[in-house]
Amino acid sequence: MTTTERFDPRTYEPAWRERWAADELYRADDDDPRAKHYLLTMYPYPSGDLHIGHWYAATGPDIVARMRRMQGLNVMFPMGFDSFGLPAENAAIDRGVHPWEWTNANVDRMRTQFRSMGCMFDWSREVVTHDPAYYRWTQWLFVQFFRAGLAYRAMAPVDWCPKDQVVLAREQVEGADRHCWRCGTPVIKRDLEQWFFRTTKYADELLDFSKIDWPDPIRLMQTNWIGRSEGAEIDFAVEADGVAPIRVFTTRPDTIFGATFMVLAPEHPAVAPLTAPERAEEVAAYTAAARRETEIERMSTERERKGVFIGSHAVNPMTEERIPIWIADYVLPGYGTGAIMGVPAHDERDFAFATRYDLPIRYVVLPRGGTAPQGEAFVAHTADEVLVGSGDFTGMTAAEGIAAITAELARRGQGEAAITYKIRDWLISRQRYWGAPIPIVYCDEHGAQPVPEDQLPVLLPHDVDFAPTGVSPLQSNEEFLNATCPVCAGPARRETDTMDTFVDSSWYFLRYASPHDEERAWDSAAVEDWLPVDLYTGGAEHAVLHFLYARFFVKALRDMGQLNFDEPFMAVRNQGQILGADHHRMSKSRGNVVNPDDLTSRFGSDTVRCFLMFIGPWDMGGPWNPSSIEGVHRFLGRVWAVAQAGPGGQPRHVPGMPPPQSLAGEQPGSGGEGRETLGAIEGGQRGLRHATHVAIKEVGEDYAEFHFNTALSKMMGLTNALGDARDAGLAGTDAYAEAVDALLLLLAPMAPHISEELWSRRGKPYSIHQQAWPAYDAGLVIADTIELPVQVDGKLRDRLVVAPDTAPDEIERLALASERVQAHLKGRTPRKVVQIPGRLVNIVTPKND
RNA sequence: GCCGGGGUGGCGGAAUCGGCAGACGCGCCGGACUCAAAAUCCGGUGAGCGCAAGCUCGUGUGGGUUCGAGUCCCACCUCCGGCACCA
Repeated sequence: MTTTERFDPRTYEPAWRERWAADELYRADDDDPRAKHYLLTMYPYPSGDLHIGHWYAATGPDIVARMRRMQGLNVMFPMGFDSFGLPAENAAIDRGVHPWEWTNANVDRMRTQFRSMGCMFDWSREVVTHDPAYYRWTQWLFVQFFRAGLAYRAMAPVDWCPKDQVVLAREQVEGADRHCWRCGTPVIKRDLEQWFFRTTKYADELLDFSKIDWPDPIRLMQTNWIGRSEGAEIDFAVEADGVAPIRVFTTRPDTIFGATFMVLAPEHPAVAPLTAPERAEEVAAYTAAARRETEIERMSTERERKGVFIGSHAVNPMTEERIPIWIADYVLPGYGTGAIMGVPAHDERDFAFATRYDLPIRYVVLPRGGTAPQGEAFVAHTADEVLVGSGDFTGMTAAEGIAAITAELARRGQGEAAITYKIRDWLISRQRYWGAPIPIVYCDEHGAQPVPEDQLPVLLPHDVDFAPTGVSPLQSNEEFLNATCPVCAGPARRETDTMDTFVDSSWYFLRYASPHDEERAWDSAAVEDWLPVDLYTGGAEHAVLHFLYARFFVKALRDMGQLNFDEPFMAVRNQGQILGADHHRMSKSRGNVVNPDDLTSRFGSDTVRCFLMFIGPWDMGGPWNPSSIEGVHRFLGRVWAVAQAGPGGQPRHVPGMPPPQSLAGEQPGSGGEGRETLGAIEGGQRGLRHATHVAIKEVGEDYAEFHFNTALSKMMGLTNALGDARDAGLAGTDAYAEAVDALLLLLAPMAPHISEELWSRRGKPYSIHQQAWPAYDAGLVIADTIELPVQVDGKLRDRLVVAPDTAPDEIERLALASERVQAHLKGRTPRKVVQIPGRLVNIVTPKND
C-alpha cells in the first residue's frame, strides 16, 4: 500500500461505471441457473432532463436489487421510457419541433443522465414505447382485446379538456373542480363516440388483494375507487301507458316503506315519455341547464338540490302509494340505474330535497325503542335498528328487513338483490397525434374492423398538422386516412384517435422479459420464467391509474390464454415525493426543479445517492433541503480513511486531511471516552467484531424493508467504531480487516463506486458487486455485557452493567444494592420489582397512605 | 363531508408485540492543527434549577389505563394525501 490520496470521487467514479458497462456486469441472463428475481421501478416519461426525484425513486430499488444479487439471485432490473404523450405534441405546437425528434433527443439525454447514477439497470432490455417495434404490439394487444369483447366503441358523455382538446379517462380528472390531471383546466362534459376497455368486468376480482403484498393506502384507494355497493334493484310501476316500470338501485331496501317520491337523472330515457305536457317546458329548461353547466357550476349549487317535478307518478310496490316523479342532477346517469327511490327520512340528500320541495318525510327505521329525530335524516345502520310502520316487516332489524324485503320483491318479480360499482370502463381513445394509433378501419359495409395482425404496426405518419382542433391531427393526413376494408377489400377510413399512454404502460413489464422478440409481444417461456414482477416500486399517485390498469391487463390476458398468472406485481412499495424547497411539487413553471448534475459534479454520485437515502423514510419524501449533504460526504471520507488505515495504530497521513488520530491517547477528554462505541473498543477485537456483526444483521434487514435512512445511520456507526478501533491501535488486526470488508460489502448497494474502489485497493477480486452478501454470526451479535436501566417508580435512577445471562435474582439483588436506589427508597420496602429480561428493572415503592 | 397518513430538540429524523426519548446526521458552541483561513479531527449541545452531585419538566391539546405511555384507550386541535352528490 502506498500513501492514500485525498478522497475525491471524481477520480474513480466514471472509470468504474465505464468498466461495469463494458463488462455488462448487470446483464440479466435468461439461462442463468440461479433463481430469477424481477425487480422493477417505474419507467419515466422523457420530459427532457432527469431531476432529483428520478434519482430518489431509482436509488431505493437499485439498492435492493444489488443486495438481492449479492444474496445469490439472478436479478433483472430493467429500465425504459414511457415516451408517448402530450408534452411532445405540445412542444411541436409551441416550438415547431416534431414529436419524434423532440422525444428521441430527450430519451438520449436522459439515458446518459441515468447512466451517471451508477444504477445496475440492464440497458440491454430497454423498452421505448414510441418505437414502432414496441407499439406494434400495443396495437396487437388492442386487437386481442377487441376480439375478446373487452374493447368497444360507444357514444357516451365524457370528460373533455378544452385546453388540451382531448377526452380524458375518469381516472385523469381530479379534484373538486374536476380539472384535467395534466394541465389543470376544468373539464366539460361532451357526448362523443369513444373507445373503451371493459375494466368493469373485473371489478370484483380487482378487489381481491389476498395474493399480493401491496401498501395499504394503495389497496384502500383502489377499493374505494372500485366502490362496490350491495343492495337491491327494485321496479316501480309508472302511471303511463306503454312505459315500462322504472328500476331503481338502493343499498337500503329496508327503508322502502319510507320512499315518498322518485328521482330520475335528467338524462334518464324515461324522462321524455313521462313528462306531462304542462311540465314539458320547465323540464326541458332544467335538462338543458344541467347539460350546459360545467362541473364547477354544479358544485356551487351542490347543497341546493334543485329539481323539477315531471308531472307523472310511480307506485311504491310495498305501500302501493302514488309517489311523484322528479328529475334532479344529484342523481347521476352513470351509476346504478340512474334512478332512485327518495327516502328522505334515511338519506341526507333526499332529506334536503324533500325539505326544499315540501315532500313527505316518513321514518321507517329507528333505534330500538327510540323516536324519530327532528330536522335531520336518520342514516345509522347497525344491529340495533328496527323497522317501524313497514307492514309485515315491522319489528325486524334493519339487516333482517333488507333480506326479507328483497326476498319478497324477488318473489313478486319486482326486484332482486344487486351489486353496483363506482368504477367505469376505461376510456382509452385520445384525439391526439403522439400515441399508438388505434388499429381499426371503418367500412361502410362492415363497420369497425381490426387491422389484420400481419399489417401491424399502423405507423404514425410523420407529416401532419399539429394545430389542436379537437379532432386528431391524423385526420389531416389523407394518405393515412384512406384504408382498405379487411373483409371486402373495399375503401375504408382509418380510425384517427390514438391510445391513452396508460395502455402502453399496462404491459411494458411483460416486454422486458423478451424485449427484442420481433415475432410476438412476448416470449411465453421468458415471461413464465420472469413474471410476475417480484417487487415493483413507484409513486402512489398512480394508485387508480397505472397500478389498476396493469392489474386489469394481466387478468384480461390471463382469460384470453395469453398469461398464466393473476397479478402483475407480487409486491409494491411506494416512494415518497421530493418536493421543491418551497414545499411545492417540482415543476419547470415554478422554477423549483433540482438538477442532480450540479450535485454530482461537486460530490460524486455516491454522495448524492447516500444523501437522498438519508433524508428520511423512503416512502415519505419531503421538501428538498440539501443542507446536510456535506455530512454524508464527510461520512464517505471517513470510510475512505478507515478502510485504508495502516497497521500498528499509525494511520496514514491523508494529504488534505490531517491525521485524525493525532490526539488519541494524549489529550485528556479528546480520546473518544464519550463515544458509545468505546465499549466496543474496550472489548478489543471481540468488541469490534460485535459491532461488525450487529451491523451486518441490521443493515441487511433495513435494506429489505426499504429503511435506507436507518441502514445508513448504522453504517455510520460501524465507521465510527472503526475510527475508534484504529485510534486504539487495532488497525492491523483480523477483526479490523473483517470490519472493513463487511462495511464495504454493506455499503456496496448504496454507494457502489467507493465500495468498488476501496475493495480494489484492498487487493480483493473484482467486482465487489459480484461478492456474496456477508453473513452474521449470531454469537457475535450478542454483546459481552449489557447495561440495564434501573428505575424506581418508573424513573431512571441507576444503571447496572451485567453479563447478558445474569440470573434475575442476581439482577434484583444488584439493583436493590445500588446506593442511588436506596437513596430513593428512603428505607421503604419495595412493593414489587418488575424485571423485563434484557431491558430494565423497575422497583415499585409502596403507595402513599 | 367521507377515507387514509402524520404532528418528537434550532433542523432532517431515530425509538412503537408499552420498557433508558432524542440514535445517526445537520446546525450551533468550545478546542486542536494553521501566520491566518478553508478543509479535517476532538468535545459539548431538549428545557429549567443547581458550584456540583443531582432534581424537576419534556414527544400537538385535554382526560384515562398501567409498576411504567411518544407507543394503548376516549375526546379534541392541526397538517398532508386521496375521493367528490355513488343512492
